[in-house]
Amino acid sequence: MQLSKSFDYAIRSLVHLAMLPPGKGADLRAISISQNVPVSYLAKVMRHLVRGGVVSSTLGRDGGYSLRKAPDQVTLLQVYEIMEGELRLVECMQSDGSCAFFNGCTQATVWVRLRAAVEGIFRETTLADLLPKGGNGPVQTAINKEGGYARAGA
Amino acid sequence: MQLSKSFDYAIRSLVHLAMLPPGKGADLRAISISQNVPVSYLAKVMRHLVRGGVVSSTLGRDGGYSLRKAPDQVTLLQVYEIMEGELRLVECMQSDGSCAFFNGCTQATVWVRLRAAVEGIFRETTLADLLPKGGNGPVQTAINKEGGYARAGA
DNA sequence: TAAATGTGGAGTAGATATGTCCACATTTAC
DNA sequence: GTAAATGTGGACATATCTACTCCACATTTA
Repeated sequence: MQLSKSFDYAIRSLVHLAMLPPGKGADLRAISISQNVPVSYLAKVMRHLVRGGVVSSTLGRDGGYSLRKAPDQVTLLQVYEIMEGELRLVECMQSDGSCAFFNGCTQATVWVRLRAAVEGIFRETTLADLLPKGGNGPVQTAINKEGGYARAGA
Repeated sequence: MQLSKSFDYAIRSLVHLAMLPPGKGADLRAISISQNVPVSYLAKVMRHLVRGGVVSSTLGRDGGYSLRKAPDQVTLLQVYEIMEGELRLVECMQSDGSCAFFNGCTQATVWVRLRAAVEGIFRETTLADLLPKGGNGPVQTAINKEGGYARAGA
């Protein structure tokens, strides 16, 4: 029961974009460096986010990505569903009837409670909640593999 | 973000044992049939539960498994930890410092909330909560692959 | 002593997650 | 107009995990 790196990368990237001055964007390489994610893999993640409608991309020189919505209009549930599809905690809770058990399945109530709890948190949490406190400070930094600091947009 | 079948199988098997008359047990084959789980795989699951201390096993003819605790003394959290180890939702929340980010990781608060919610539900829910209502009724049944009914202990 | 059980661990097939690569279309700077 | 900088699309590769199988063996009881 673990969240995927893709989902984690997606959120980090979106937060990165949300911290930029309004109207500004960032390109793949900048996001990749600041979030310590392989460029080629991040490209795939960003494509999901573009298709999912939360990010817009511009081609060509000086192109890149920017948020299409205000940070408080993007919930983690949206991001989850873009990256992973419908939130489902057990295979047998699918609608395709793959569960061999009767309505009397005793576990169902727990799975439902669990799903509701997770979905609730995802639905309540927006990118705005993930922005570092204290206003638009400097872009979040990560320690790169050499032990130094990587700056976004370097 | 999905729970494993092992966990699901473990719970079903424990509930099966919990529904038997006190002092009675069930053998692999009986559990396997009633829960529609491959015997050889279930054997592995049960070994986990035995080592985890929630189930006792007896060898030899007429051997089998039985619960070591009252159903309301076995929480889903215990079962989860026996089957899957420590509850962790993201790799980077490990204690081994594999996360490359500073304390300022903005997502950490969400992961903590999420973990707390899941853990809370698992901790509050015991096998007793999963027993079918209406007392010790007949053992839970499943539809087997032939479309008929499988009875526990058949 | 034979049959019925659980034990232990190696092995396997398939799925999924993660990551790489390259040819290509688009845009902008010069 | 051309070259460089970007994102796009998809095939490919790799690693890890899940679910499951199999078999030799120890133990117990009829």
